[in-house]
Amino acid sequence: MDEKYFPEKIEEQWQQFWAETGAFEVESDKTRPKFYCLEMLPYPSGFLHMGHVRNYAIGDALAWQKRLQGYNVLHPIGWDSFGQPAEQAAIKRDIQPRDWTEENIAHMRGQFKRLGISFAWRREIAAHTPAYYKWDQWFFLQLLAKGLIYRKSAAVNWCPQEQTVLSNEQSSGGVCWRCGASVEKRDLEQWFIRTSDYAEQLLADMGEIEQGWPERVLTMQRNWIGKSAGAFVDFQIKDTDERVRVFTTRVDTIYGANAIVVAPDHPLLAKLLAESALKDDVEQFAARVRASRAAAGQQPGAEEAKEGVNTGLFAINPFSGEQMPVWAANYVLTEYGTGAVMSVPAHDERDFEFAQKYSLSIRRVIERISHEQEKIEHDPVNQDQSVAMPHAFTDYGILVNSGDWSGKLSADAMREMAAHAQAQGFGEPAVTYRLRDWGISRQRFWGAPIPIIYCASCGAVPVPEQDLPVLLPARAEFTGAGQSPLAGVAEFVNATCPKCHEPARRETDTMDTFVDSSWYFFRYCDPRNENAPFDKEVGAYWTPVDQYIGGIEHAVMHLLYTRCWTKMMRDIGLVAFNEPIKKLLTQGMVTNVVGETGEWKAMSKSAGNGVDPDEMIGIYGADAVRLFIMFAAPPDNELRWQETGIEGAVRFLRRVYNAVYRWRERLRNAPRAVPQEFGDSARALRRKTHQTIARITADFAELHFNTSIAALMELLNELGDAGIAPATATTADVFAVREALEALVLMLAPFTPHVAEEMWAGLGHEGGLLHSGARWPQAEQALARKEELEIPVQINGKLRARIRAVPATPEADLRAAALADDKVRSHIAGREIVKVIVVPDRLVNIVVR
RNA sequence: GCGAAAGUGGCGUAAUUGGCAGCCGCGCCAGACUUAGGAUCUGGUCCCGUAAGGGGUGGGGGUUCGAGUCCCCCCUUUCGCACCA
Repeated sequence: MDEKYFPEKIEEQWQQFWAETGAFEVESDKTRPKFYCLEMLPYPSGFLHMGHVRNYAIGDALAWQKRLQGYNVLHPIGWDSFGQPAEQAAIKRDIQPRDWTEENIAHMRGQFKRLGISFAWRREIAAHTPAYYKWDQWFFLQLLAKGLIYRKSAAVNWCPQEQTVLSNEQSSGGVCWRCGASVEKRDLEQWFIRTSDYAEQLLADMGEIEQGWPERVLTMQRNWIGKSAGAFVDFQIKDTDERVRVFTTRVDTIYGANAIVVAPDHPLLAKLLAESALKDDVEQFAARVRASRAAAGQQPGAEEAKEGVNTGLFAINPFSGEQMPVWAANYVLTEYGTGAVMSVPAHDERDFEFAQKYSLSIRRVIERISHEQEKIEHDPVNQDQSVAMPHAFTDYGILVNSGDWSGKLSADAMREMAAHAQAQGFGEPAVTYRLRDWGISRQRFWGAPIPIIYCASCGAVPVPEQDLPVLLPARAEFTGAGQSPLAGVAEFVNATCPKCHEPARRETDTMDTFVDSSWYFFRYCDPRNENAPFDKEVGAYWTPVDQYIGGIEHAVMHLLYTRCWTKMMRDIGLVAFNEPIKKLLTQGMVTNVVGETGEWKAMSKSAGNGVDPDEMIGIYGADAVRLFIMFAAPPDNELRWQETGIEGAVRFLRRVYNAVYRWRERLRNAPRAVPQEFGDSARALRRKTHQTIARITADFAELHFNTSIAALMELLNELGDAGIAPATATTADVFAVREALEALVLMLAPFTPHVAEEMWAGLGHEGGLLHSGARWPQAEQALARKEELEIPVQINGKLRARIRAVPATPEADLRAAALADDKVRSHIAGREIVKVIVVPDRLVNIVVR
């Protein structure tokens, strides 16, 4: 330990020590309790920005604390699994995959090292992307055999910029999740995973994780899954054998239906209008709607005016036998429900708007009733049936004008009418979801190739397991022609059918990289396994993940996929639980002002408001940067980057370091036995020490790192205020000081591991924090307890005095002491005491009149 | 429009969950040591007031002995969803 604090020197020295001693390698001892901590992969584009630093600093703090608490900690890094190998980067075109050049990877390794993040380095994962692809492909085959993967032709989301298909989740809001381009629809034959089969479980199992996940994320997932209960009803098309199926949540309003409205591209139209004079009208309308959607660029908030066209067809209401026109309209969505609705203008705002525009009839079929009195309320305003009644009284209506169903309560009618439809064979009760199957085919030149061979006579044949992995070719040209770049590589495409051994074509699409990320952290438990994605027992020890940390941006992509994937792994017998992640922390963005605009935006290369962590580390040291980033705000808050604050972190570290340096000679030979007697200031210091330990231990469990650091600062201030000096300290004083300093250093280690190691050595310990028997300090309640309390005394709720009392003073004594206080007496003189409230150890409130 | 969360000093934040509002830090002010200070140390710093005292957690009402915290109405901000039938 030097007289002065030199961060660069200290940090370099301990980083080397950790590397040499393998300090963070994962132990094989499976009898110890485990802690699996993981950060979401950083999407590196060759450099880490402050958002990443925050992400990893949080994870490292937890990992350090758990190590000191005796846990077997897995805190891996293996980012290479997410991207494509470096040589692929060399052929990149205007569309950038991750910048996986050797140079960038080396740079990132350097950044992690300079930050001193305590990963278990999983080089074997990093180096073997092909091995990882093998297991992606293995999963593909397993799920295919289970019927959980299938191929179909469908209108899929297409990013014109990146020339690839995207899943619904990746094109949320109509824009590509990576490049922000507006997506288009294309009809393509693609591979899908049956995520919608798991919709109900994905909802139900939220109960298992709601304690550990932010409510916000669960809400977003719930909305995305979009469960909605109601009924299907089939309407016969007049003079044909065709039926059109609608979905409704309000089957009780069916007698109010005045039309069937279908999406402009509803398949029924093409089928039934072939001969019709109106065919062209409808087709033109459909084309216009498509064009206006594309032009609008899916701008959020841009709700189009309702527009439709009469198809000339008629549908028959299976309940009433009534005929009604069939319209095509732009407000009915192909992708939700059945793409067709029954229009009930009296009880639905959208249908009302539409009916008004095209002068369709409006009929009320629900009367408002008073919920309490259960009787019909005649509301004169709404007697006029041409006035729309918004469908606001979901359960509290009573049916009118509804044939035999009139007089029933809505809630009963909904249930009974759906059952009736089912019994009569023209419908059924139904639950629909917005969540749809996950399309995983991508036309990219990275990601695991889909292990399928197309044979003219045998069809789509899975690649036999022993032939895995199917590897990407070394080079592929990005053609921009809307095909996978792999399609142009003859030696890749040309294959032999595994069944009939005739020449065949290989599938040229690759899997969405979200497939990798759905299970990568399972592989980290057992990265060298050559017989399975991971060993079941090893997986059972390490997973589920105890703490996952990352940004909110994956709330409905990665985090939904990985939950679903885990359920599929359960169903093929790999894991025995439902949920892969026990606790999730969505850390806030690190923002910075963009140029002159005064706008706070996430730091990024493109916005030009990034702060280079390397530069900060160069000026202040990694410890100070990490300490500041953890101290400045709670982890889930947005963190507005203001550099001035770092100085405070440096000052604090210097003060701790100086304190250890000042005391280190005196501590060297001092006895470790607990002295019999302590002076006042030593007792006060010990009290603060143990209070601090208790507080920080609790804060860590809640991830309140900012308050933990504030508490450490308080403890250091207390040490300064205690008035104990090395030259004059008694043996007992020295004991108390050592206790305080050791606690301080140990609890600082999760935030500032380098200087903590240095100070731990300065306190006379050899071998580093993890190998010198260091343990997270234990709070002793008896020592933390105050000897004397200051009890506030209020009069009519206003603070008037304070009295001193020992803890656990009986109520009567507190009351007497309060009433005897001079200040209190002068305030209550001549007034009547109505009541005295005494909260033991807390407060006295005297109510006077 | 619908849904969720949040509004506390000049700033980032804290408050044992209904009990002394503002911990800790930044910034600022004053002082000490200095040839010097963008170093360090000490003290101060919610507002009004010389003081006694009074006011104060977006605004208004309520419950309570007591409200930043609970309830109702409004305002603002952020986030999510957005014709979901």
